Amino acid sequence: MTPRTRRRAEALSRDRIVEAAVELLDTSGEAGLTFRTLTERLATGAGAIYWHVANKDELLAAATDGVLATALAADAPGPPRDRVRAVALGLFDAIEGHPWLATQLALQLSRGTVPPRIFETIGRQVRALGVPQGHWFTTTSALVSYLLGAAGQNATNARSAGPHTNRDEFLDAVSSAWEELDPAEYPFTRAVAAELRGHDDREQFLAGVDLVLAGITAVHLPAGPG
Amino acid sequence: MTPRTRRRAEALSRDRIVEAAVELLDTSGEAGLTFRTLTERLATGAGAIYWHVANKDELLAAATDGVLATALAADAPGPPRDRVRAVALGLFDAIEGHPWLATQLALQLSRGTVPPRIFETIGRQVRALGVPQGHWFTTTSALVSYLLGAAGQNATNARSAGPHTNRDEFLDAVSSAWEELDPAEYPFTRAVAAELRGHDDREQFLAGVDLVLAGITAVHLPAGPG
DNA sequence: ACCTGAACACCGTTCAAGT
DNA sequence: ACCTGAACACCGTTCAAGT
Repeated sequence: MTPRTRRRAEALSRDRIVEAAVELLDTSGEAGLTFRTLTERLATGAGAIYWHVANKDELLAAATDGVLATALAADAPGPPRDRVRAVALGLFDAIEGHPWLATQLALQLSRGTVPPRIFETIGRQVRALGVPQGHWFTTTSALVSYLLGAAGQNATNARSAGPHTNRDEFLDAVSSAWEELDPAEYPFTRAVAAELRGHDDREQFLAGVDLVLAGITAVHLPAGPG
Repeated sequence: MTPRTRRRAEALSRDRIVEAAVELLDTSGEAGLTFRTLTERLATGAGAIYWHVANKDELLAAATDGVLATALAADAPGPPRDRVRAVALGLFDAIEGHPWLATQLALQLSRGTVPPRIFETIGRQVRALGVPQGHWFTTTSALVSYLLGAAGQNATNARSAGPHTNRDEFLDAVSSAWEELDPAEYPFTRAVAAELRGHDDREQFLAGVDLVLAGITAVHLPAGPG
């Protein structure tokens, strides 16, 4: 009943810690999340955080999983291919809103850990497509690999983009840089530099999804569309 | 002419710094490379290293590029599909020999930077396959996204594997963990857990490459095999 | 059981000073 | 031009002490 700040009144909990971590990551980037800033934000000591969370890696994993959970929750009905595209776009948008997510997903991938939520969500659609059970694992892995790899590549987007984006300037710069590469070493990259200008990341991302889906159809569904 | 240690006799150079960084990463992992250990190894001060290299990020990028250069150098002749597979295996083996490479590639990806060597090498094969020029960029990006995503996933391998690997134990453990997941939340992952036991990462990696190649063929080469 | 906050053992990076 | 190495401003994590 004594007047206090609202912040101090809420009890410390794992959820509240993860929530605060996500806010800090969103607001000030990966460098903005330290035990110092988190401690300050939650008005506690470092030890209090370590009581609820093993270490920073676990905290980052929890933050990633939390954001992913809400991003993948919108599981619209429809044919499997459309649902795969929906997951892909969910991922794309989540990274746009939380640029640090790309790095985190990449780091988890490079440790051999695919976020289970993504694997499960995609896997169900692979099954629904009619891929034979013996190829479920391989097929799902391939699709997830593409999704996470491509999602990572689109992270720059999210970082360089303000509300209405100066994305075009960025693409111009990359394009120009590519055009100045050594013709002897990078002929292909130079040839493709012009294509880069004004392309739509979202479209390209989906085009890649469709490419992998077409491959799955060709290799595992010879009878026709599932 | 005065007797000295061999190490001290060589002049410090960017190349020698990068070489030492790669050695440290190989020997003691990502945590093993610090400016302290590097300084000790090269018998200099920190400032000397900063004279040749802007910062740690640049050093890691240079180490990545160096290892990649030798890994992609074995550019065997043959039909484009085989050469794509060769690049894929080159990447796979490089990560096996340098586990830190997976993390580094993933980090670069999540910053929107595809290592130019990989993009160029794959792009040439995409062109050779007969993909129409308007789709070169998108197609190459998709293939590279898969390669780097999947390569990342296979990093655990390299880390947990001794000379003859206790890989099977590791797969057993993951498989068992998956089988204990909540059936309501992870039915697919549970169903696929058994498939995991005893599977071959290398084979799976290549199967994914073939999946994407099949997709490229289906979408962009309707006339037949390039 | 949960929280405090000072202390510890590190980091990457800088910079005045040397040669 | 290149190198030295102490100093700076940070980290993540621990832990004795409190409630």
